[in-house]
Amino acid sequence: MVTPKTIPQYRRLYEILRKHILDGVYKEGDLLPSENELCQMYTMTRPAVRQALATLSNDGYIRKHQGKGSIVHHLPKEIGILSVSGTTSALGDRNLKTRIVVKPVLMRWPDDFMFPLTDLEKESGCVYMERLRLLDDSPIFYDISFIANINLPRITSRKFVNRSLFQILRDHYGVEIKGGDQRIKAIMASAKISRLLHLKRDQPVLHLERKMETNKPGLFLYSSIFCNTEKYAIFGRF
Amino acid sequence: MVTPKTIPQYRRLYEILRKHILDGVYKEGDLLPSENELCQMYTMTRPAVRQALATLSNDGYIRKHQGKGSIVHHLPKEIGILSVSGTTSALGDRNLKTRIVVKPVLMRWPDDFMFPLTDLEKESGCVYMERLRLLDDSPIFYDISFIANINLPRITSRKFVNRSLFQILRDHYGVEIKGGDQRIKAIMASAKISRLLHLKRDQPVLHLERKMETNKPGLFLYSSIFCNTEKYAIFGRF
DNA sequence: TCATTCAACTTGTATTAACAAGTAAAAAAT
DNA sequence: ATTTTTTACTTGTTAATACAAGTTGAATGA
Repeated sequence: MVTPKTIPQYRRLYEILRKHILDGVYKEGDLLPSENELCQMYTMTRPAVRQALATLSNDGYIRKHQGKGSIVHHLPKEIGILSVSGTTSALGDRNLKTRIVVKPVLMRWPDDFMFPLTDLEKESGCVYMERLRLLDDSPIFYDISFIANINLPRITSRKFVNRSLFQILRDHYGVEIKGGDQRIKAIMASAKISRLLHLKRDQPVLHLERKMETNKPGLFLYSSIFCNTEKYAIFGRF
Repeated sequence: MVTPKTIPQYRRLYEILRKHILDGVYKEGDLLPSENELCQMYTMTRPAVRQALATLSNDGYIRKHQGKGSIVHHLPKEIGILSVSGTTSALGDRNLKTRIVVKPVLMRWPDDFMFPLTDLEKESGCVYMERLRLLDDSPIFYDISFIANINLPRITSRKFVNRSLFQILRDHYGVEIKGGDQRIKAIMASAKISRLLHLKRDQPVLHLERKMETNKPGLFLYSSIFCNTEKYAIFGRF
């Protein structure tokens, strides 16, 4: 278990405001308290408040308007670090499940891996797993993950049910996702993917290849994700 | 013509460093000058330098490492505000063309528009246009754009060849894109799209629906974009 | 009544300062 | 020679302050 360090003030305010927005204390379209008010409320200086608001703005939770204030933006639902938005109905929070298709195993990296690897990564081998993500009991994401086996003792024996991979990495190994790159394509589903995602014949799927950076230098997470976007679309901000 | 205002210092440094990175003065993996060095070089204070670097980091041009410095990240090619990465070869700068399929016309909004519209937008009508984006002489993007006809005099009579829509909006109307939302799906190409993008039979395409916010309150740009992702993938950072 | 001006907000930009924390290489000790 | 410690860097966080610029609504004028 990794002991959490002292978190900076702006981060603390960020988490508070984010939680309030997600909990509906501040609703879409609402005006947040002004920067000066937040300074007083949480006894911090304006640069700290501004950094919290800037991060919220960057993550798409609010939009700032000079002379006006910070307005709460509508918010997408997040699964892992993917956002989805239903094209028909709004989607609740509880109908989200994860099913392990292949439990974490140690293996060599595939020969033609989707991203270039460092020598350290290559010789360390990788932890491999396959998961299926279900929304409303229909499979939406098929996620193949690769992690270099660097400083992750006993990871293959951990229980992944009802806990996200990211959460386990954070809680037990102190690994935080800091960002990453992704490539997106539209492809025809293979037989295996059609079966797993319960697709009709000749249905296209979204294919995401992601490389995620962590706070541990040299440690990356890789994912190859196949999405059924018939009912739900991938949602993004920029 | 809109007169440009005085640009802030951090923005100026951002543009300089960004250009240097794009021009190859600083190459991928290079360490940028330290914050204090940049302060001296451009005679500004550290907060200004830090804001420039933070923006660069946010846009994915650099990655910052505490105790180490700012390292130049690899960079994707940008088309409009879409990034692409070739799956086979690196792609040059010159083989990028835009063809107007439907010249800008004024019309009513479609009845079942992809995003909800305000009353002001509805009664203003919209400027509609269709464009085809070619990479290496093969059509990659088919872009259908909608703009509310608010304070955009004579826009339908402007020449759009060799100039991006965003550039015209910025230069003549002072409109800047500040961010936006997008939905991404994988769909089967319709007959029209197959023809325009020179697709083989039963080939899937990426469909993006975007709503872009501008610096003018109430003015949004909407795009429905169809991408052939066989040779090039959409590239993203997060 | 209507339009204009003004005052009281808001966020944006800039300066200066100090210390904390992470990194890497030189220096010292074993 | 190897390991450990120190030192000199780097970026990260916090503080206090001032003025610029955009927004809004009240006060003022015609």
